[in-house]
Parts: sequence; structure tokens; C-alpha cells
Amino acid sequence: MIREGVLKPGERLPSERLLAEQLQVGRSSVREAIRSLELRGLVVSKRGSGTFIATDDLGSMVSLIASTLDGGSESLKDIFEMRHLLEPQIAAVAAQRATQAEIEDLSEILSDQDRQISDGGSGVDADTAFHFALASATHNSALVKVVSAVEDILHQSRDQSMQAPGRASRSLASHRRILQMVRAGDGDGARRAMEHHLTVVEPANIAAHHDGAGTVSESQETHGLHGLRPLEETDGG
Amino acid sequence: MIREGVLKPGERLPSERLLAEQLQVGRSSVREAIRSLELRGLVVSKRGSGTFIATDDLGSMVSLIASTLDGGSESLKDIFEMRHLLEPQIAAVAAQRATQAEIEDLSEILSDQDRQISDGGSGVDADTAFHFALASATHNSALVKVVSAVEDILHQSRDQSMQAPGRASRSLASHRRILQMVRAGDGDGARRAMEHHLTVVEPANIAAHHDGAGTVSESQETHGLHGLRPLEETDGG
DNA sequence: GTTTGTCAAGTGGTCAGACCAATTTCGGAT
DNA sequence: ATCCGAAATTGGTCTGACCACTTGACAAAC
Repeated sequence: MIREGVLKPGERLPSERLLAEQLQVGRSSVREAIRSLELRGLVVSKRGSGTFIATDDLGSMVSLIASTLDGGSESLKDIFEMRHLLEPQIAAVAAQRATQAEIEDLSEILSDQDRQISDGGSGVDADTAFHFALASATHNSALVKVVSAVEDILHQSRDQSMQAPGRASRSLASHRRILQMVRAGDGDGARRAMEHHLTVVEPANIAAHHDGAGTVSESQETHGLHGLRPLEETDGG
Repeated sequence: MIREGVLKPGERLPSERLLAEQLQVGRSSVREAIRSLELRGLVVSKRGSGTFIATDDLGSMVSLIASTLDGGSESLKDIFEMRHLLEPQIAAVAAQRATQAEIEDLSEILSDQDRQISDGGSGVDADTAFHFALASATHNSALVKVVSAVEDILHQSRDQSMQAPGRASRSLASHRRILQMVRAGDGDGARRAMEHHLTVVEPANIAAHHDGAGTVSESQETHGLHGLRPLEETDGG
């Protein structure tokens, strides 16, 4: 429909009223179309200003994938498994492609994690950030999106299971090992390090394989889905 | 905010007008909210009938992820790469978990593919179906969704590049090899077979990493990786 | 000349009412 | 009991209006 015209990022769309007139449809329909694009993260609307082609706006895409992937607590183990299949591969690719800046970025994140743990925190934020930064280092936008969505979903559940003493520091240690491999450009080593990380440090949260029914608690309904109300984004573009 | 009331699949929501009255907001806003839920695949609206909680509706979720993942021609190689990282793993998991029924299903699909090719077709539909069925055999809904989205995106581009003579039959052959491994419950073998399939049969479509395979229009290709190494890991699993 | 305050125009967000098309519901005719 | 058709209901769209906000231009003050 609207995609025909190839528009550059940041460019402003015609106003809803003008668009409605040009397309000979009501403004409601135009709004609905724009809204759908906005929910897809392709476009951002700003009251009083206009509607613009999204620059990269990773966040909205990620949350969109996350909400789609998150089918309730039942699928949490599926998410974990996908991560276990994907992230070691990502670590390997990242090890081969990471730039110096990205490596420093990762290093910085680990320092943060260290600091957080020293302050008595769980370090989950830095933990998530590490996985995200690692995915970014693959220079593969699709991977970044999927991994971000996965990490997003797992973020909350991790917050609780991270409480176990020793886990935080072990997580940091294996993160360091991964970074070391990335720094060395050792894809295979990075893969193994990530595998170890996921197997030893992370997985206990859910554990359950695919045999039994639900060892999952349905009270864990804490996903950050936006409900009926459209969220207002204070995007400072 | 609809989340509060736990609604069962298939249940009908209050009408837009009623909802608007109850929430003390305009019908437009209600519609917009419902639309956002519909785009997320959580709900389906039927004119004259009502709005219902989506049952499972894999399709809409998949197309949603696909649209989010599909950032234009620039990201096509990213999609390919993600597939290359993910599908061998999926094949391995599927080999370990596939039920007899699912194996027969896969076998059936290959028969279809054979038939399509004999009729002079490219067999892309059966091809996509195979990958989807394989993902389903993992019994992991998250994997199914992501793989489906990936296959969905690649479906069209594959349609064109599948024209090359010999490709279709080679695809079928390597599919057969994968199925054989799945049937044997050989996860590692399935992984390798899928890797071979993706490396030898599929990837040429886009190819153009940095050695210029030329089947891609030049203007589209300028955006991607500048000096990135192609991943060439023979995965010593 | 530069800065500041003010205001008009434009924009997306919302609301209200109306009509359309598809569907369901239900009463009456058979 | 079955069939048919009118009426009610529902989502989809259109129209017009108002609000909150942003922007940009213009005049006033420095």
C-alpha cells in the first residue's frame, strides 16, 4: 500500500489529512494504516509534528517480536531452548566480526556487571546488555532483533533466579571467558564458552525438558505486554 | 489492560461500542487498541460477528515476526545467515524429538516435492513446508514461529532462484538425507545434513557476500556489510 | 543585530455521530 | 420442524469537530 514510495529514514510523511485526500479515503483508514506501520516499528508519529520514517528504532521491533514470541509462561522453556541453540552460534559469529569498538563495549559492560554485583545487585541489566551487545557484534540485524526479543522475555525471570548466591559472579566469570574468545577472534572457542555459560550458569531457572507437562508456574504472568491502551513513546528523535 | 480478565480462546469480546462506553473513551480509541491487539495476533475481528480471542493462529504471529524481521532487501542476507545458524540446530533437535507421525508427515512432504518437481515445478512450496514441518517436530513453539517467519520471508526469493536446473532435485535429495537422519534419531547427522543442504543447495540465491555472484541487482547490495567476513565455519560440533 | 515573547497554522490524538456491509437473531409463514 | 426475511448487532469506514502539542513566523524588547 504505502510501501510503494521508497522513503528515506527520518523523512516526514504527508499529513494524515492530506494523505486521506490523496488516496480518496477517510482519515480513519489512513490512521489505521499508519498505526499498523507504527506498530511494526516502521514509522513513528509525533503529535504536533508529523509522522516520520523510523530511523532504526530497534526497540519497538524487539518488543513486537517479544510479545509475539511470548505465548505465556508455558513457552518460557521454549524460549530458553531457542536461546541455547542460537546464542552459541552468535558468539561464534561475533568473535569473527566484532570490531575493536564493540569489544571495548563488551568490556565496558562487564565492568558494569562487576560493579553491580559488588553493590549487591544481581547484575541482570548488565547481563542482558552483554548478550545484546554480543548479538550486535554479529552485524546481523535479524539476529539482533531475535536475540533482543529473547533476552527481553527472559529478563524478568532471570531477575529472580539470579538471587542464588554465587550465580551472579559465575555469570560474570563466564561472560569474561566469552569476551576473551571474542577478543581472540576464536569463533569456536566463543561458541563453547557461550554454551558453557548457558549450560552451567543460566539454565537452572527452568531446567525442565520436553518430557513432562507443566513444571511452570502460571502465576508468572509478568510479561510487559501493553494492553488495550496504546503506549505513548517519548521518542526524542 | 484486557489482560486482567483472563479470557479463554475463542471467547467474544464486548462490542466496540459497549467497550467504548464502559471505558469512557471514544470508539476510535477502542478500535485502535483492538487493532493493535489484532496486529499482534492476539485477537481476530469479524465484521458483523464480533471480536474474538485468537485461538492459536500461528499464521498471524508468523507474518508479524516476518514483517518485523524483513527490513527490506538489505537484510535478506541477514535472514539467510540466521537460518544457517538456526536450522541445523533445529534439525538436530527435531531428530531427537520427532514422533512417528511427524516423520511420516515429513516423508509425505518429500513425496509432494518429488511430484511437484516431476510436474516441472520448482517445488518451493513443498520445500518451505519441509522446513516448517521440521521445526514443528522440535515441539518448540518459539522455534516454529521464528523459522516460519524466516521461511516466509525467503519463500519469494527462493521461488526465483529455484529455477536453476538441477537445484530442485538436489534440494530434494538433501531433504531426503535430512529426513533419513531424523528417522534414525541422529541429531548430529541431521545437523550436518541440514548444514550441507543450506551450504550447497540453498545459499547460492543470494550468495553475493563479497565475491560478487551477480544474481542480485547492484543497487540493493550496497548497504550491507562493508568488510565483514562471511561465516565459513564447518562447525566441529 | 540578536534575543525573546506571542500567536497562528499545522499535526497527530481523540471524540461523536452517521452510514455501510456482513452476520447473527428471531419471529412468522409454510 | 423447516425455511425465509426483516430487524438488530457488529466491525469498517467516513465525516467533521475539538484538543494538545509542535513549529515557525512575526513583532517587541534588548
